[in-house]
Amino acid sequence: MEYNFREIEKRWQKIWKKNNVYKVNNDSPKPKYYVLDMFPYPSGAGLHVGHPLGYIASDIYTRFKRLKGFNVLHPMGYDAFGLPAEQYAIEHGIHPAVSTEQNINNFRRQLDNIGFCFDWSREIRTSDPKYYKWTQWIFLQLFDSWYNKKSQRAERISLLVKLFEKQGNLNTEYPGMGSRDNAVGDFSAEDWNSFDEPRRQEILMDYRLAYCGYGEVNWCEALGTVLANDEVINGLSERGGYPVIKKKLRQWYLRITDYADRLLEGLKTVEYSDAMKEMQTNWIGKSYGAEIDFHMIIPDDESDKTILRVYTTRPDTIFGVDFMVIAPEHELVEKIVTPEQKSAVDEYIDYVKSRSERERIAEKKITGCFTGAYAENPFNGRAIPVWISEYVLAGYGTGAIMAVPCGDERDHKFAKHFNIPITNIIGDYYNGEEANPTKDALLLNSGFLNGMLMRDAIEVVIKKLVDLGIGKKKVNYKMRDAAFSRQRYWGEPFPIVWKDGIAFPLPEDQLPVILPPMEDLKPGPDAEGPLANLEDWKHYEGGTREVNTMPGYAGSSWYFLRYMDPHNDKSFCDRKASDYWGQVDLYIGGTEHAVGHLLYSRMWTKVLYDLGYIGHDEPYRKLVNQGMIQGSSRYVYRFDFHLQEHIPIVIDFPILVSTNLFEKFKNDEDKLAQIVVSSMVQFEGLDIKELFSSFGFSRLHVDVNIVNGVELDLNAFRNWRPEYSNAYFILADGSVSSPGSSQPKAAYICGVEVEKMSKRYYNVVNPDDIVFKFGADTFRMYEMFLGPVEQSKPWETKGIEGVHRFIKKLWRLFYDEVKGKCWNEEKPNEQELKILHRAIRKVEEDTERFSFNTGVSAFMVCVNELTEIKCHKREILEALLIILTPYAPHVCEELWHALGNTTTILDAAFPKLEQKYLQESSKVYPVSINGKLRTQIDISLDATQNDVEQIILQNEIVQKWLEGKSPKRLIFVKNKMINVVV
RNA sequence: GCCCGGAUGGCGGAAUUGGUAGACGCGCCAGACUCAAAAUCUGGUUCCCGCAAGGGAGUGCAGGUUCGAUUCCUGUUCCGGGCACCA
Repeated sequence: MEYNFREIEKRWQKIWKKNNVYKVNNDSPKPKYYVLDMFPYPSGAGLHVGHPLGYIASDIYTRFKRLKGFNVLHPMGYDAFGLPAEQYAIEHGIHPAVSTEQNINNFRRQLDNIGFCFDWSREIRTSDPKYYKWTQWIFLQLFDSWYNKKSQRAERISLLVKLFEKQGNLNTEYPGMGSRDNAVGDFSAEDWNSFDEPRRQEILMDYRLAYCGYGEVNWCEALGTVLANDEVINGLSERGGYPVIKKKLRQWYLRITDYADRLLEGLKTVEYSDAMKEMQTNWIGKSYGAEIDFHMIIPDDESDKTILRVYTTRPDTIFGVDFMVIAPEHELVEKIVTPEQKSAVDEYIDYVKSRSERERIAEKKITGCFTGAYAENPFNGRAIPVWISEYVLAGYGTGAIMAVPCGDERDHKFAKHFNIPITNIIGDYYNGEEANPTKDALLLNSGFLNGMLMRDAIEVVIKKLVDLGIGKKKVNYKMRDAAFSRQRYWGEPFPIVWKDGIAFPLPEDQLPVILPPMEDLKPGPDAEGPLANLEDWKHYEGGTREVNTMPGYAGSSWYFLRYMDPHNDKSFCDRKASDYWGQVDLYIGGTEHAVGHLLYSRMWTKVLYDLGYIGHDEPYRKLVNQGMIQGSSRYVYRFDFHLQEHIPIVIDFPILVSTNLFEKFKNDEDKLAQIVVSSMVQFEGLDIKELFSSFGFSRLHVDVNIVNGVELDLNAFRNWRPEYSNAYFILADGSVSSPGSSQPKAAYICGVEVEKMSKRYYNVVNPDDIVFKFGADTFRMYEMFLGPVEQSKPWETKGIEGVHRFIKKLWRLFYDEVKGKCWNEEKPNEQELKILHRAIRKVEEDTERFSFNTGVSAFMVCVNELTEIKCHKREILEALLIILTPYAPHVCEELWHALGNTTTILDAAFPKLEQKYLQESSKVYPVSINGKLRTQIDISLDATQNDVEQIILQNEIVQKWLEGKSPKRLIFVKNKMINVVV
């Protein structure tokens, strides 16, 4: 009987579906385990072989955990709102709802092909009103909350109002109530009670975790919307690569900055990779320093108390301050600039305004302008010139710095460029050429700090500043509040109605605010979204609805909770359900969400925890980042001649050079129009790229699907590119394949390059094709076999044969080609058990530690060995199937039932298997001599600890030891002694 | 520029706490079956010398620690990723 994977896989997929084999319940005596994949955005391109990598890993782990007796939640859904669908709609006239539905269906079909064990009864789509009702609801909770810095958690706005009524915002008991940096001032209870409603609402808005405010936003003209910081890369939009400019707009924000500390603290409690933790840490960008007030020296007016406040992480260098720099946008500029410098400063500000974000980042020029003003160093009275420069950012710290050229590279370059004298406060640590940011120097020229170690001086200076009332400790963050509104259609509408400039939340019973149907998605007036065009919808109960929509990350910030209780229409997730499932135990996805989705969802989780809706404040206990599968592109190389007749010619490159065919063809003007060459082989040490540029070759992507390994299918190529149908191909051996000729003897070797897998490189491999050709089990195992899950690697279809052969080999342990069934009921012998035990133990370890590639190898070894000794014993084979089933579920299920089992293999008693086999297989005794030796020796199954000791004692070296030449340590590997330490 | 991570055969990659480097697969070579091919199976395959037995070298490069280093330390080169005027 042959291994008919197509029939087997389809059949079992159907049975699993029919019997709800993968449905998961919220109550079970088993321990719970939650495995989650980052749900996909259903793009129109469908899945390529790279996408399922993480899903396969999580699927294997899910099945493995289930075998081990866990109740495992493993759901899937779609991140269905977002920009691309809307862009697509504008370009092709297909409504986002329609294209999204189509794309989802296609995704689902592709996913089903691979045999995943998702519990589809829990599927969610963020664009489903039943789902986004709760996204809107959570938004309202954020809107109705503020961050209490005293209790370090979110509290209700109603509590804040009570506090304001009683004590205003000045109460030191509640430091978090103090005035916000950029808006409301301080007020007393009396003040508060005298404020009118709009004023009160304005103040409250400044405390809400989801708030509306004016701010500089990343505006992308081409996309017609605002983008969050993590959606902008080098001044260009992440999606589409369009220019992004800063623009002041009224926007919704999430006050994620208030959670900065807890987001940092939380990282200590979770298992993310170091790289991931670092990315988040850097993004949050916490720095410890001090704010220092410098008095401005205004020559004409001795009484002037104008203060320049700077932020620095190095207050210890205060005697090394040679100039001040403030941001060109800084409000003080106008006030302090001297009449003589006024025109120069204005000119400079105009120049800065003319520069786009992108230009500024691309070319870091040293620019700046002296304001004519001076500030006074509080410790030695020195007059310090105040400059403006674009290298100081208005949005960070106080928008002003004290520049210490000997200790900061940027300040140093600035000082050199503008010939500002440099004070050296670190002696030999400063060489006059380069700044030295050390903290280990002893301070010089530093007044009362002289002789002090810099790192110690920091605290001393701060204390002095506090005593003098001109400075204090200050912590700063790079992270900004997250822009939360988009001027777009295809997203969640805000449950907000504006009346007289006040935002009113809609009551819960009016949720969801359904996204109204719309045909023409053109932007509304005044940079508002398409919804602004819907007059009827917009006007609502005497006010106007918020017409922006929420960003793509809104729905994905809490979806892991909805899976726990997906059909609940009373609550976003019943507390019982979230208490049962708790944290996601294992979250798998790419690194691209490091500072977007992952941070936002962590924040939302913390808020929901603070408000008492869930019982944990970190969503993901462990995070694994799967690598990207890149495409392996194939090229042919082409050379163009300008001749009368245009007959393309394709040449194998090394032959071209080595036989001077090039010269020959070049002069053969009757025949040639184009030459296309191939191969990446080096010639005479010259890199192929140099050769090409010197000859004027160009290269052309070839569809990887018409290339076998690196050999081009010439006829397929001619069909694929009709303009080459008349091409002459010059092959690896120098022979020419002309248009009519049928069977070329030599191959045409393509060039190879690893690139992103993408349609435009013709290197996309569709999992459907692979599954059709080799089956889902082979596909799954091969993806794992490619290498560590975390690692990026190019896809090579070639190697899949090996894995396919393995499964066929496994099949032959059960079925003989001629005789059919060939398993028997004989008792396994020691050798057979040993082979099995090794495999079980290895695979178990490997699966547990996510090393699926070595796990697959262990199966291969096991099957090879069983084949070699012709072991067809049922007891062995059955055990093997159980541990293999997470990797290759279809074929295992088939064979499992063939052996006469009636339950599905996932419900088979793995713990029993464990008991029966693993304990025996763990008879590998650690050997310890003088308590030092850690190596293990692998002795036969029946051996006891005593036997092991006997073996050691019989060893010649040990004999010598007993004779008195006592070695310190004996080193064994397997049964062989390999080293003696005397 | 700063911060992480990596470098092992022709290729993808093994080697779990320092202990026989190269598991497993691809590719390649040889053989079996076949009129032949494909498929399948068997054997070989780090490099160098040697018919062989055998010998020598070997985990980017240069050192160090150790009885012993792919693994630990120092320096260095290259590659990948992240951040990028954050004071």
